[in-house]
Amino acid sequence: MTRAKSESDRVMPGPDQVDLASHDDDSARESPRRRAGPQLKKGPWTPAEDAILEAYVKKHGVQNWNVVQKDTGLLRCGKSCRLRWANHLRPDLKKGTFTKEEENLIIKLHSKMGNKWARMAARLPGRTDNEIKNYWNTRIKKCQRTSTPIYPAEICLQASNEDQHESADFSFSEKLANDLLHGNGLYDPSSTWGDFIDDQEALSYAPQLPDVSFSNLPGLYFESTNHGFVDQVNQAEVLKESEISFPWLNAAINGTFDGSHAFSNGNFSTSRPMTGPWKMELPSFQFAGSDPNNWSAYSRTCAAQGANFADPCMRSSAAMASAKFEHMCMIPGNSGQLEEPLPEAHAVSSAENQQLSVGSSSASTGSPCDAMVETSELHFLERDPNLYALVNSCSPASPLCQASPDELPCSDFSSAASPVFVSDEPTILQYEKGFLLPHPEDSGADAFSHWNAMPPIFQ
DNA sequence: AAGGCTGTCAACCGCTGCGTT
DNA sequence: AAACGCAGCGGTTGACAGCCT
Repeated sequence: MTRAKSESDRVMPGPDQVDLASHDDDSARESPRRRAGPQLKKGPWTPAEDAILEAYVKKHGVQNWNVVQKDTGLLRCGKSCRLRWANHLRPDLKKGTFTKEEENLIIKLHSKMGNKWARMAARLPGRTDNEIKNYWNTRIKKCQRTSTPIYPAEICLQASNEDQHESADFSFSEKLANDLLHGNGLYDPSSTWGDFIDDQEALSYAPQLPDVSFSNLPGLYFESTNHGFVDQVNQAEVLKESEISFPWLNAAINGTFDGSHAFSNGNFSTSRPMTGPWKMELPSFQFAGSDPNNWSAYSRTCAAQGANFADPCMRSSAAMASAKFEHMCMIPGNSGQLEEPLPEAHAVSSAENQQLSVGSSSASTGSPCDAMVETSELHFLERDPNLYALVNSCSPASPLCQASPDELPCSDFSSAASPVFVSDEPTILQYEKGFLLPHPEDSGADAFSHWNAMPPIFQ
């Protein structure tokens, strides 16, 4: 899209829009002397400002951006100057829309790196992290709306294959690990789990997880993924799949890992450092925006069919299970960003909670998930309001919750196909209990003992 | 024509890491 | 060791243009 009006033509902020620099976090740390300096301008840059900055940088180079601001008299903080230069005035910038090759590269890089825009930009000469970020966010929205895969199969496969040969410090397999933690469902449908297992690097992350509290790990994964297995498919088959795909998972359930990577006290203990950046980001709702039409093919019994917001956990797992891992890449909505879907999920959750007089004993909040959280050992949820909101936002249709299937907004829901939905079953409690992982502080000998209460599928 | 929606872009904000003092 | 200053990163927001109803 061409913009008829260039940025420099935009109306500059009026005097009332000129903000004090003290609002800036950098400025807030500045010395009192500098804080007393001139008011700094915000908003779009004018051509005159651009010219001043450009001339200065060409003459002096890029050194201290705060000095630039001082020396040129620009009413812009150094941070703003740096951004303007890096994103607009740099001579090596490539303008215009991304080429198809660049788009493919971005997709591939994102499959490997996640939201590492700066690193991706380093692989795209003339492109800025901001451009790539904007492109990706737009793509996310588009894919969500059109129910198209964020990661086209061939690109995923390509990335996966290249991963064996590259020395990228944040490989596709690591991204995969990351996304497992996030509950993402973005994996290559053509490259099945078998492919990943065949890949010497694929899934190698499993025992190589950093010393992140293990209590955070499978919980997130199970929450987002494994619930629906029980609902949708032959459990033995699923178990078989999970054994194949997640040797570490089974080892975890058994309390041991093969090789030198034992876990104890609720933590993975790694024998070699995690390569590349690893951040325990919040899990994403990967499926919130997906098209029900896509899922209906796989999950006729999905309790969430017909709901505006279907439990992403359930939908993801249902599809994964039903498609037998053959469709794990085709998940629109994988933005790696929690923020976008979360409010929606939360809002819908609230709305549905009001609709449902679930047989939950959650007297305080009415949310079945609340009861779970309140009575759980899931301390990390309590500590993390976002994660709490995430779990709490689970639709009552989620097996996480204790809603009766009869009360679910699904006409063709089959309770028989989903034993965990039987709210009165003691197994629900066990399920939750087994589901909830011990807090690191509860890392006694029996810290994982209630894993034995896992559903049969995990035993 | 008007209003809503979506896409695009630029800029800001908050935070982190690292080097220096 | 702690405080400080800076660069950089990723997330978010707001403005604007174009399209659609």
